[in-house]
Amino acid sequence: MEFINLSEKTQKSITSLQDLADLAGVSRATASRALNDSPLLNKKTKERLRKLAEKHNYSINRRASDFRLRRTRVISVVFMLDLRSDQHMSDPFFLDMLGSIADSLAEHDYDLLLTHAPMRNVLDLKESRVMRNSDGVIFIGQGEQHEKLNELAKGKTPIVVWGYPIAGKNYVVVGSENLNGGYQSTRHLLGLQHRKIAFFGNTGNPENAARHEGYLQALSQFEVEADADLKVDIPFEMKSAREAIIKFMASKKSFDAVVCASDVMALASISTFQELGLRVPQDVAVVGFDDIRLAAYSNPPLTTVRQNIQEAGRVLVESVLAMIKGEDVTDTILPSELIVRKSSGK
Amino acid sequence: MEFINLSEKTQKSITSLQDLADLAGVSRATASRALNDSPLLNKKTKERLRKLAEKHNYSINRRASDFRLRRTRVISVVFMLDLRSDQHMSDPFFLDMLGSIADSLAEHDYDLLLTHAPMRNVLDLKESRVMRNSDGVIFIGQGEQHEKLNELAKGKTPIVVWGYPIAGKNYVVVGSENLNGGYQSTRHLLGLQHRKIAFFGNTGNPENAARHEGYLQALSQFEVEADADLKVDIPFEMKSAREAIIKFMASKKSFDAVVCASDVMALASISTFQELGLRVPQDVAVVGFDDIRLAAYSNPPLTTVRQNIQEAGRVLVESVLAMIKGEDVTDTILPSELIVRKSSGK
DNA sequence: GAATGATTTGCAATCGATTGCAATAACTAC
DNA sequence: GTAGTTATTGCAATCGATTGCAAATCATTC
Repeated sequence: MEFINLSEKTQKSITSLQDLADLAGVSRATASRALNDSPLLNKKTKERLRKLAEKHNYSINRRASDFRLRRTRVISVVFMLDLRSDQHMSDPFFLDMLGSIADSLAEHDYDLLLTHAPMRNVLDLKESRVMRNSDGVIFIGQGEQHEKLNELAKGKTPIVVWGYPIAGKNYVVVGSENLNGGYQSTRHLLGLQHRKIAFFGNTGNPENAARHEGYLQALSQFEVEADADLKVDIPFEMKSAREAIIKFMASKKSFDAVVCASDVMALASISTFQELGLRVPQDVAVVGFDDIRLAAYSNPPLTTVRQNIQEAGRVLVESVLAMIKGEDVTDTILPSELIVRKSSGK
Repeated sequence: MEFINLSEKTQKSITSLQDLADLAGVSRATASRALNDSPLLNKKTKERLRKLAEKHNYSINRRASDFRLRRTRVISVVFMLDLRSDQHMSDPFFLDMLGSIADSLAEHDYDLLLTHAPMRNVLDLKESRVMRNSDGVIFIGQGEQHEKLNELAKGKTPIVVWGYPIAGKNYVVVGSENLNGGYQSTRHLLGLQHRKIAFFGNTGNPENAARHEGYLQALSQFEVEADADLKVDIPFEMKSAREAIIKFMASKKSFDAVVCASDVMALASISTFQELGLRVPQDVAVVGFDDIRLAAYSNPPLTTVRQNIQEAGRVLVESVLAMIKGEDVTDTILPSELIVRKSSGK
């Protein structure tokens, strides 16, 4: 009989706390406390159970535990895409951001639930999986839905938004120095003696609006009057962007430089300018925003404003997690930095 | 007393099946069957309970249900990044792929767990969250870890890989016509009278090896002898790619065209060539692979091989889900298409 | 009206953990 | 040795669903 018991023991794999407890001759409760490092438990017992668990390659079933504790250890990430222009998630900036968030979440042993369907109304999320099956939500961008985000943030699920801190908001914001970024890039162009500087971007979006504000401040500092015709609403999606740029060019409005709201937009602009026979930077200088990896390898290499994406992801994650713990969390504004390359230089 | 009951009724929100059952005056079991459309149940009862649930905005707690049924309704997506070259997930191709997979999974009501830490050894995943807490895994790329993937695929968790079907594999593969893609692009260059065509890419990776094979077939068809010196191992990451290209150029090996294993690599090549004073396509024609969105907007616009990413995501997802259901799943090879643009033309 | 069979519904165990409270064991001091 | 503490451990309820089996209801037929 003995050998049968033995073989059974070695064969049966440890799949639950009960198995482990049986094997160790203790109760399930004790096993649970051991693996959770409860201070109630005797150190020796703890150690013994831990070793046993390790030996049998057992670890607590995360889902059962989460279920019991009524938490999910999941954070949803929602990309707020621009609807009008059918903006696609393929903007490399988004992927870098996502990667950075994924890294930080993994460090904290949280899972990431990805949602990227463009939404006409974020309030539709209210009773959705996104809100119900995650402990917190990170929105990438505010789009033009600030009010609705504000409403959504009234719920119990913590919400952190990558974007611009609008007065009166009741969600937590993490963002770059958008205003300063717009200011720096414009100032840089002004320093190069450009005076007819256009702004490409949709200012319905608070981040872009701030960048535009920085652009205006720089102009005013150099006593250049802002020309409303040089503020052009360019969609995010490249094909539509190209069309919008061609339309703008058809207006024959004269300009010698462009501040773009994103690198992808800047690259689309450069490509379109070149197609139309303009040289960059000789005829038009261009600066972007984001410093996506490709920016350094475009032709010409793109002058742009670098956002600290690694840090952004870290702070976004730490902010939601802190909110989940019930802590008070304040907004964070990360520094942005002008990276000068050839697209704006000599 | 009555009004108290009433107010309690309206106040208490329905959060579990028990609540709903109590409210309807049936058992929890009946409520469960109603919402799961069990054929056992009377239609009227079903309808009544469904309406009640809807009215109170209640739906079954997914996590409790999954827990009971011992499933996760989560699919892990693992990006197999090239380690040597520190390839970064920011390749837009990956993001498009991820978006497409996310869409398909959402349609099937599955969650997506993202993992993108570069792994020296995928076998490390064996006992990890990735395998334990998901019903199936999608790998993007095989890297150079075919053997290990094969080993991993012996486990119970279904695995589908985006890549190239290697003989003797025991995982399911979904991929593009890599060989044909390499063939088409090389043939195109040959048709333009190029004869000294280089191949940029790391052929340790099966997909790239297939693209290279297509390149060789085209050369041989045109009776051009393949020159081993023109097969250059370029890393994925742009900065290292640039260095490798500069090193190759320093060898003074003469060439008039390049077939690249990816668009990002092609863009880095073009940028480096231009930096070194070569004109594209006049001095060197370049073709890429993937047709990322930016390819059409580079300078010059990039000739490339388009992969059907939407379809790829759909098939990857449907393949894992079918495997989870226990069905027999075969490999899928999706068509790829040469897109001719200026970087290879006149 | 009773017997038979077909429909519906309910009981209660179960998935794998956590934890308040009670019970026991181990010390301490007198 | 006993009473009073304190340190450990176990009991059993619980989280929110699902489902095999038994019980109850209904319809049908003689």
